[in-house]
Amino acid sequence: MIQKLSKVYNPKDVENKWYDFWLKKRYFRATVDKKKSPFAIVIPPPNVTGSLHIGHALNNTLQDAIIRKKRMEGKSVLWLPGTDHAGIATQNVVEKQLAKEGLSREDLGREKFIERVWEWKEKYGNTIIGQLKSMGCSCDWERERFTMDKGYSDAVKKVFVKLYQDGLIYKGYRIINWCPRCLTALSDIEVEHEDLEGHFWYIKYPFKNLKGYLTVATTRPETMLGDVAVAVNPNDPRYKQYIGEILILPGVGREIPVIGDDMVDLEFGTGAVKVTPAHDPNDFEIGLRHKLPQINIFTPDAKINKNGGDYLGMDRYGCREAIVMDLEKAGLLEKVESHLHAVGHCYRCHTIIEPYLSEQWFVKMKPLADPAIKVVEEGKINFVPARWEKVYFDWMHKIKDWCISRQIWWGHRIPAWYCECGEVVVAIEEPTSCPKCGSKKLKQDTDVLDTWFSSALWPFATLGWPNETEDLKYFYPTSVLSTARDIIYLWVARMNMMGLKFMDDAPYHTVIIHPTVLTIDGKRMSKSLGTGVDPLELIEKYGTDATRFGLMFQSQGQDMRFSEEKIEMSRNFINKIWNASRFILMNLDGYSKDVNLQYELADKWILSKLAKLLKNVDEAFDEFNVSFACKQIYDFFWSEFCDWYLELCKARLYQADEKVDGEKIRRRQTAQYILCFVMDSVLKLLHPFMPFVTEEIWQKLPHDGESIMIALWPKRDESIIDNKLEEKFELIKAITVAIRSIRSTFSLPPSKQIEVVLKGADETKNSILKGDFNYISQLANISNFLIGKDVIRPSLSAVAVEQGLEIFVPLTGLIDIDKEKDRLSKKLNGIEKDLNKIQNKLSKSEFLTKAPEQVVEKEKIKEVELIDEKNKLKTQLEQILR
RNA sequence: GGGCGAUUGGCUCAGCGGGAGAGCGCUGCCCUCACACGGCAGAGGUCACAGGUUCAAAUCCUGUAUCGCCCA
Repeated sequence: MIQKLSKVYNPKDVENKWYDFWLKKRYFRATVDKKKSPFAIVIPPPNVTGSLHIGHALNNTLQDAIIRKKRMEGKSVLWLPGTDHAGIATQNVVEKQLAKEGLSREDLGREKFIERVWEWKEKYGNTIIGQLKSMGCSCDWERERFTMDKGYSDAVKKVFVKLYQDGLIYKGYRIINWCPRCLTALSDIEVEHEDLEGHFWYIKYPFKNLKGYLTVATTRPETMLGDVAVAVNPNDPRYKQYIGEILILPGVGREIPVIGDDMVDLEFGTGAVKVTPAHDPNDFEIGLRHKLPQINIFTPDAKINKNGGDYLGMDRYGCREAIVMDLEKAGLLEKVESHLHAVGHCYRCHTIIEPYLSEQWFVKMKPLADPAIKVVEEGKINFVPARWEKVYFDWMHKIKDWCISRQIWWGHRIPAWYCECGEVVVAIEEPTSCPKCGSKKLKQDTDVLDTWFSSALWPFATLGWPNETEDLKYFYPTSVLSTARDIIYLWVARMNMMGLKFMDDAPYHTVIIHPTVLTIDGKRMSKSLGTGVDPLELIEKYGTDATRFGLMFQSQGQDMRFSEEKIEMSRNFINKIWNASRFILMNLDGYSKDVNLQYELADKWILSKLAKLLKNVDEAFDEFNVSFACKQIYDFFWSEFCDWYLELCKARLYQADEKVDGEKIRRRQTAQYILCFVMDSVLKLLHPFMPFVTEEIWQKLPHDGESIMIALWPKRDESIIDNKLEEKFELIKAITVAIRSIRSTFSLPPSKQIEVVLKGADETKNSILKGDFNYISQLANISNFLIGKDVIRPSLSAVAVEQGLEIFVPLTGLIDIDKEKDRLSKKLNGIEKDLNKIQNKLSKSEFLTKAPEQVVEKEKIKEVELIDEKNKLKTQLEQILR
């Protein structure tokens, strides 16, 4: 039975061993089992280009904890993993690789390039999956999916065609967000706004037929090359008489009209705005209303095109400088002001976005958004924390159509074919001939779909949709989704819409928004700034379990400032668990689970505490408050189980070695049993957080079953909770601490045995203490004690007052009057402060009449106790001073 | 400009209507036969500020300040 454990837990010795064991046993594999209720999570698919960062680590250990707990509760659990093809990001990575060989994707051509991306994916695309495994994630790897899988691609096509047929996808000529570096359109939410210090240039536009000029203010003077009008508010007394006049566009010479439009803000700038329909979304709208031409002045990479006259070929910022200089020379620059404004950047490469006029595919959002709003309103989908609902609603209520076409090669190619006759065919299968003219000359759209279009289908496409698979029928809707707040719009909202549209049901009932991990000084973690923390380094340094537990322990609020100290704390905690187990294993001689148990106070106390813990941990999990679950297990294990119960067991475990004695053996065996029982329970509670060390220890301790991973979650039984009994034990603890405090004050070495005299008027307390004084003796190393109502204070003794009892420790020759005076005065001060507060309360008649009876009663009892303690302390102090 | 969140001991954070808590750090003692990644005993806070509600406010409401995030 005795197994030797090393003095310090070494994670490296065990982690791989158990992960391989679990894989071999196929414990992670989900099964469709109609007798059980399903519980499913689809992993937020990380980019194939990605490597594990601390946000992934937190999110995935969180999911693993939930999944492992549900699995132990006997649910049929599926955690479905996979990766996202991440169109732009992946294409960027492979293009960079090609650039090193001096090649561009155009050099290779579309087909060859895509082959290269697949090669890259096969070679490097599994990095993050491997890292998830090393985090201990219990995903069903046999069901791993990729958004470019054959089956998944079919689902994407099917969705596109269906939405097109339903009139929810259309092609339109619009201003979109264009990344001049990625050379593709982006959706509105893929643009990140950043406040930048810019300028307001006030430019004079001379009238053609009148004297003078109109001054317009702009932040982007270079776009004036595309100006086709100047707009003023028709209600603006300053300008309304100019409506219909013609201006000469400086530098270009084009004649442009002054128009009146309600959209113009009188307060903003000069109240007259230049209108550039091809380069500003508002101007585009104005242009449509007034039937103005659209003059595009940029090439796709944001250089001036032939419409820019003399400025041809300049890049947009070079052109800005040149134009400003020219205006100044011409005396047409009135003034320049500095101006802070939000500038859109590409979320993939951080290049400044260009509003660009082009033909793109769009999804009509309102009809899809409405039902997705409703399910959250009705509580069919709940956000945790709930306030994220509001963020969701805000966006959903003012939703705009979604630009889904991307001018890149890596992704799901849009299933639309164009015939030479002008016919557009949208179909799942490539058409062989044009249904209208019969021509065989059909060309497929060259664009691919936004990656988020395909990931919106993740909860059902991964389960086999459009086929009615067993998985789909059993596991959809899934249960929980856990993700970061910055993809509520990008992903969560769209999954809700697509789930409702194609499955007629919300994809999950709970959306957990985990905190964003920040640096210790509250900054965003960023690879480029070097402020990131690499979870793999943490694992290397502290072990996987400590990293997981530390992350989850501190995962509270909407931001969490990551501190390595918490990981260190977790490692220490794990070491504590390890050593407590080691202690138990060293003392299991004669262990039997069929022992005739005889519980004593400490046993009942720890079982009551454990029962409370089980209840609290279950409740914390129900609210997905894993941090609170961690905290409670930590406190129970360290401050109650180890500090008190385990210490008290020592005497019971050691004494039976002395001689054979039935009573003693029974006490020892009961202790062994409870130690193992509590340890077993705690290991199970901890397993979702720290899977490896719990498995390692559990396998060594007496146990039922082949793995803790599939062991049954401890059943909670609140009938075991006994508050009265806990109070008794608290009395023992309080007296113990008071005696230890005296020991500490007078520097009595732990090895020195002392005598204690207890004087208490309460016979109930006295008898509790008499009954279990051996506990106190053990913990405070006491040789003799005397207890009673009328005992006499030994001369030259230190004193403490606790719970109405006077504690005397004889200290012949050792007593230091000053120290003793200080200690007692301090205690007396505290008591007097508390007493004042309470008496203040009790003196108010409103309190006595309006506060609940129990509250008043409690205060009254407390008052009596405090007065008693105060008097005793006072008397003792006077005696010392005498 | 609109919205959300944070503000509690030196640091990081719990607590969210009835006696201010944890981890780390700090002080003193202890290598006591599970653990120094440890044990025991301590020090340390007018819970950002100003009003209000309440018998009672760190906790609820209003406002202010500072910091952070999101949307326009």
